[in-house]
Amino acid sequence: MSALFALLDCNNFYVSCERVFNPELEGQPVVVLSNNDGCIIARSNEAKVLGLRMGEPYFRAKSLINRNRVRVFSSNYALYGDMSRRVMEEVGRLEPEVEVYSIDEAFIRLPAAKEEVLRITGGNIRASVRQHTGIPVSIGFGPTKTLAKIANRMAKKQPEHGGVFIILPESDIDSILKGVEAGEVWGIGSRSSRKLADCGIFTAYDLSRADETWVRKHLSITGLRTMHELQGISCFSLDEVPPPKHSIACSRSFGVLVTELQEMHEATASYVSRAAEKLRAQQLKAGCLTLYLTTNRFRTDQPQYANSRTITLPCPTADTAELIAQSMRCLKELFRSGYAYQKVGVVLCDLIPEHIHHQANLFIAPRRNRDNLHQALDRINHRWGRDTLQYGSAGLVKPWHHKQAMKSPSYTTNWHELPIVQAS
DNA sequence: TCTGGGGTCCTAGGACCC
DNA sequence: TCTGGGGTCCTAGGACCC
Repeated sequence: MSALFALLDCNNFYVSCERVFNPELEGQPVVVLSNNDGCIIARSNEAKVLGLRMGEPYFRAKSLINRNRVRVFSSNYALYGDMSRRVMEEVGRLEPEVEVYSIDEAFIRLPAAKEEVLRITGGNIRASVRQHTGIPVSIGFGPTKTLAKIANRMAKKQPEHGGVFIILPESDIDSILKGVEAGEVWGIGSRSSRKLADCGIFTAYDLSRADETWVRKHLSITGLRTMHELQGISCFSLDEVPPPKHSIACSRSFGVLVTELQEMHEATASYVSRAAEKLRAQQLKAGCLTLYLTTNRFRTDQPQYANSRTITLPCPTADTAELIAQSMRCLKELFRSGYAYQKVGVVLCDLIPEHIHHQANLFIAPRRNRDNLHQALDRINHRWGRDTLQYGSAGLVKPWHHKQAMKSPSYTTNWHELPIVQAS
């Protein structure tokens, strides 16, 4: 018998994380904002009903939010990341073959089984994750990842199924696909769905029956794979071990527009430090560095400028000081005065494992080894909180720092922010 | 006034080589 | 007036995901 996939997806994940430690929020409309309190990126069901849209700018939704007393939170990635780890740990305890697909989703591979058995399996996973983490999840089963995704949508959209929806090879897949818009299919984004609509392909069913040559030509090989997956032919396998990263990035929009080079310096050094920290956490070194900056594209009343610069590093490195120095060279070339900048970002690429010996550079004297310094730095910041120790160039006051006006405590990752329970 | 961040993959086209 | 062909590698841009 062929294998089967399940997709487990946390319901309104960021909102659910907030609710675990703040039960008052149950039944209330709740939204979570993106970095810099910019857009709505998570909504409780009550908030969805009010008409608050995903990705909507906060300032535009504000009146609707205030009128309906919607509870608003800045994003708290320390909390969500830790809750995600707990959910995935629990799933891993229950099922042997798991791929952590995103912060709130996991694919599971299971041997084929009867519907009744799968319903029990799904119910057990849901109950167990809920009990051990407090997070509600939905589970969709399907013969391929794409169909499991669709099953998951059904589980969420149709509460009568109790959070579990099952598609089997013998199910009436066609009639299910007829009820799914092409643009809702995993891998079909807005551009492709527009292209499909132009050719009379509106539903997942239409796509599953489309002309292969046309799909290959206009939607590339990935679109063709999606089409096959809808037909029940599995093209995407389970990746239990995450593939090594090709790049590591860090960027933030500023809380206020920045015009001074000095402040750009600080922000750049800050983000480079963060990227280097991520690099070391994954035991990698970077061979090249890209710095980019941009003005606020929505402020059409102001002069616009965006640019980037990529440099190959003399030697692959994870040394913060070295990376800051190189990024400053880029910034010097990129920065033009007279603009109000909204964002600066750094991308580290050409990543290699740190233990690989690289070709030494004949023309550059070997640097003093600062590995121990960075090990100590990382340990201290891990123990006592981010930026307990930082390079001076990252600045202390940070007037450009992004907004986070409504952040909940980091209940599970900071000793000073533990939840307090009072008996009465 | 206020509009996120971090990733991946695919393709076309140009540069370059023999 | 005529001006190859085939292959590889790199990059920018597009599209997608959560």
